[in-house]
Amino acid sequence: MGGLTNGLLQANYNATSVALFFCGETMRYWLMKSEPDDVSIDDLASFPNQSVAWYGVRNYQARNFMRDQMQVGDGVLFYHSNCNPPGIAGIARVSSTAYPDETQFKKNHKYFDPKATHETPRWFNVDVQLVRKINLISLNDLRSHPELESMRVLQRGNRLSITPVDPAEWKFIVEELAHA
DNA sequence: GCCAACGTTGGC
DNA sequence: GCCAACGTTGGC
Repeated sequence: MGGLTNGLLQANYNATSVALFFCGETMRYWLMKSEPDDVSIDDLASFPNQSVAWYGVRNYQARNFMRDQMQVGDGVLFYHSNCNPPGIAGIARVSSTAYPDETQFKKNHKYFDPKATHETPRWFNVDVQLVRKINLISLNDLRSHPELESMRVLQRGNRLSITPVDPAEWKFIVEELAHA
């Protein structure tokens, strides 16, 4: 069946890949930490559109990932941090490009930044939308897989709240470890 | 609540 | 632009 069809599909796929490559729109993957006391996976599931503005990032590296690299549709590993047990609690997606984080302008808000103005905002966020909740993949689980040993979140001293995830790591986690 | 690791601030 | 002091993160 279908050497020709397969060939055409292959050609089509390659053309698409090339087009995406030259548009710089290759899909990326991210791990994003949230403290469940602040926003948990169940909170996310309860929000309108099951989506949330990822406000409160006050680290330049993490900000730059959102502002400069994230595209709608990017894959997100929703990670519960500063809790017991920590780990990946769900699969999500980037559902907006970056826009100014409103909390930076709100006096008395925890995340108010006196140096930020509407003309020159300092902090940005994207929207993140739930794809599906999964059984928690604990930090200990993640550490037990050699395939994941180079993940940023597993490195000693890691504190960055948003880190890129390798496509191979994403594939392994989503296909082998993530169960509904 | 401890504390190692790391990022930011600000005086010089 | 150095770097000590300070603040924050986040697993444990």
